[in-house]
Formats: sequence, C-alpha cells, structure tokens
Amino acid sequence: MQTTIALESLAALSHPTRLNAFRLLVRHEPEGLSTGQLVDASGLSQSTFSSHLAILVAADLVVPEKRGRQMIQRANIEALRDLMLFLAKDCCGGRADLCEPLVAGLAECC
Amino acid sequence: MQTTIALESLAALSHPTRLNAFRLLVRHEPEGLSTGQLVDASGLSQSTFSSHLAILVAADLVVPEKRGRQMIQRANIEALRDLMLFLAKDCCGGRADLCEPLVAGLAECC
DNA sequence: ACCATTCATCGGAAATTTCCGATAGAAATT
DNA sequence: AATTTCTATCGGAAATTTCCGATGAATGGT
Repeated sequence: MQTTIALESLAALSHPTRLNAFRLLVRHEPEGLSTGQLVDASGLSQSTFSSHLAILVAADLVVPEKRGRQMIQRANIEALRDLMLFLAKDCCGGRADLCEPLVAGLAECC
Repeated sequence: MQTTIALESLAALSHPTRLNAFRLLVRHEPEGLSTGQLVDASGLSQSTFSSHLAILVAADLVVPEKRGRQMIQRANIEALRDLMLFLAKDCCGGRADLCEPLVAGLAECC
C-alpha cells in the first residue's frame, strides 16, 4: 500500500462522523446500508453527511452501488486490511521482535 | 481502546509529516531519536515540527524522555497495537468471517 | 407527463489546521 | 556568570475542514 493512500485512509477515519459510519457499515456487511439510513444515524444534515461519505468513498473504504433511486453503501474490508498491513509493516519491516505483540493481540482478538 | 483515543491516534497519523516521523521512530526502536534529528528529517521549521510532535505525544504514539539538554523521542508500539486492535475489532466483533482475511494477511506479514 | 424521493453538488460562513519567525526556558559549556 | 545549544510556546497569516441550506439530477410511482 502506498503512503499516499494510507494517509488518505487515516484521514478519512479520523473524523467521528466518518469513523462511526464506517463501523456501522462493517457491522452491516454484506448487505450494506442506504445513504439515507447513514444520514439518519449520523444526526447531521443530508448535505453535510454526503460530503463525509464522499471522503470515505474517495479513500476506497466504502464502495457505493446503485439500487433503484438509492445508493447502497458497503464497507471495503480489504481496504481496512491493507491499512492495517501498512501500519504493521512499520514494525515488521526487519523488526519481527516489535511485531510480536501485534500479532499476539490480534490472534486473541479473532 | 476508547473511540476518542482511536480518533486522536488516527488524526495524529493522518498527516504526512507526522506519519513519517512516527515511522522513522519505529525504525529506530528502541534507541529513539532526538527532536533535533526529527526536525532535520522533516525539512520543516523547528517550531512547526515541534507542534506536530506535540500531537503525536498527546496521542501517546510517541513518548519523550529527557536526556541532557535534548529530548529523546520513542515510538510507542503498544499504542500502535491498540489502534490496530481497535480497527480489527470493527470486523471481529461477532464477525469472525470478516476478520479472517485480516489475520491471514498479518500472519504472512510477520 | 407530473410529482415525490433520494442523493450529489454548489455557495458561503465559521472553525480548525498548518506554517513560520520570534521569544522563552532549561541545561551544558566556557 | 555569560554563552551556546536544544526544544517548547506564542502570535498571527494562509489554507483547509466542517457545516448548513438551496439547488440540481436521476429514478420510481401516480
């Protein structure tokens, strides 16, 4: 994963509205949620949330799909994995000792 | 890990200057680097970098330590692990199927 | 054809972030 | 004690982000 893309992903997730929306979408995999449902959950105006959503989509963390006159949004788990791998490689790059607590924690998580 | 702290960590890492500095510090574990060395690597003014560093420290991703008249900065690997666990739990929370590609990728990383 | 629904985009105000030079404080050196 | 070195903080300018209401485009229903 390129640094530029990692930065865009981190920035996309670093806002409460966007992190909440992303987590909500992960919990609703693989059906997804409509944009309107996400707007309601956000408590913000429709236009404001729409621009937040656009940032998540631009970072490829959320993938939209047309269904009738509404858009179904889905979380991109692969993009999340790529981001985590990017962060992990900061440690693992030649430093397996640093990575050990990382994998240990993740192993017991799943 | 609390959502508030996760957001602060994500925001701290979502700027190129700060992400670079953090990665540099990870690669220099466990000796760390002085603030001055980080300033030089950043190419920014001393004051500008100092405020970036303060954001990393506030997020507990970097831990400073006095040594003589300079400050040695060290990456906090535990904080990185906590952030990754936070992100992973978005998938793993009752959804082991989603987490599978995550752990698989990390296993082959380390 | 017309209207209602759903969502993206525009225009602009307010808040925040980013950057710098200048200043201040703390510690080593002379 | 005076000076140099190292880093944090202040003050302020420029850029970016965040938020909203209004408008526009596309689709489905009447």
